[in-house]
Amino acid sequence: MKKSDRTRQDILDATASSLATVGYTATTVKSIAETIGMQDASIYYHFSSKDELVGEVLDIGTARAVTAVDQALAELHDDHDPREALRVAIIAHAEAVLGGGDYPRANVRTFGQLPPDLTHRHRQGHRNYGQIWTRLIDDGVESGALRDDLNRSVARLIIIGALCWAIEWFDAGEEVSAADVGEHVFQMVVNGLSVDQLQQNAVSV
Amino acid sequence: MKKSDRTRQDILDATASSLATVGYTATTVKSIAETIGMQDASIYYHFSSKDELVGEVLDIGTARAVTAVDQALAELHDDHDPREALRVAIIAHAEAVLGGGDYPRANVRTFGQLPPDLTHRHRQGHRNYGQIWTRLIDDGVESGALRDDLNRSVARLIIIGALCWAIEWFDAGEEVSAADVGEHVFQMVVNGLSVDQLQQNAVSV
DNA sequence: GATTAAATCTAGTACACACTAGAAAAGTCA
DNA sequence: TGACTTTTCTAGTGTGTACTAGATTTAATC
Repeated sequence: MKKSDRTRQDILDATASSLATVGYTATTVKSIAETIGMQDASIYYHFSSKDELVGEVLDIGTARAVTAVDQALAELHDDHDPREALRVAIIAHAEAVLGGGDYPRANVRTFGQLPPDLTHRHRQGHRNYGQIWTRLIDDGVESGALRDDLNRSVARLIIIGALCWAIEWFDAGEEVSAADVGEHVFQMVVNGLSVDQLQQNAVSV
Repeated sequence: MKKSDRTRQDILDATASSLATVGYTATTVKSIAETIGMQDASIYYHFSSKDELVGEVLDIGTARAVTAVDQALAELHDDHDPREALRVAIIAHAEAVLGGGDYPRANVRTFGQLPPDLTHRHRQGHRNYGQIWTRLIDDGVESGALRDDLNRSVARLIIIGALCWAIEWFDAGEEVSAADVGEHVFQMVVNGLSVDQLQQNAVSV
């Protein structure tokens, strides 16, 4: 029993790493098997198909991202500014997806490359994740901290998009850290959403 | 001669459409041929390989995006505010990539899915495109219109990223137009970069 | 140490893919 | 019409992929 669990974990780890670096198509069952020193057929003792394996990796990835953001939000004071909540969430997301492990990276990296079945399978997970951000923005708008003349859904997707796309250019070796990227997104996007800004630059969209 | 040119154009169009909707891997030579009512082998009379064909589509896509942004900037007054230039460029990009034809869409959609050869081939094109934005941001910072405490390169990539990722969720059928998305990105991101904002929310990164 | 179960391997199948060679058809122009 | 060129088709090849069946080895249990 123990042996099986360990091998299973090795397979998941190797798959996550491969998905995060080369994407879905270039992640072959054979390459996964080679990474952990097995024959490709042996993978099928642990997983019934490539997509079941990939699906499990993506499930773990979303779970970890949600946990990271939830945990960061839980550490806030009860009377926090809604903007501070957004800042904490943005930085937590950036660190999970850019600086974190292979699992959340695999999620973002393979977004848009997956076969329809897998895309559909994870739609609910993405929706749940989106709701965290919907709530953060709603809180901000309703408390008066964020401007209300913009489409909230569009605003949410722009924030998440700026963060997700960062995986395409972010280089962990450079002097800019994952948290730095998050801080930049916050500085740019959230200060643009604030009511103070709105009063100065009144524009209707 | 004329027949060949027309067929060649049909192949390019079908490829652009396929790349923009289903991505690189799902775009097969056979599916392209079927779209225009040909046998897959006939494609090779016009193009020597799938990747040469895809490469040409992507070349056209970048050229069109560059042209769209350049043209929009050219229509500005000589004494325009640097923020207005950024706004015009952002909206032009959004319209080209979201509302425009299949060619620019194909570019963004397949980003990160391409085989290394094709990625390398287009690196220069992307760099040239990035320089347009670098100049816009530099102009804004040096004229004092945009804050200078943020990493300009990171800021540029965040703006482009927010726009590019929109292709993953933007739905042309909904009530939000491509220009609306651009306007939202501008409102959120650029107002966050402005000096007025900085004076109120002084933060060092 | 023998027996059973778990885990992996060897050796394949079937299929989709990019791509090729040469025949056939379609178009061009005297 | 007939000779020629351009374009497309038929019929394949080779390769890489996910996946399967059954033998073989490794590990656990009595």
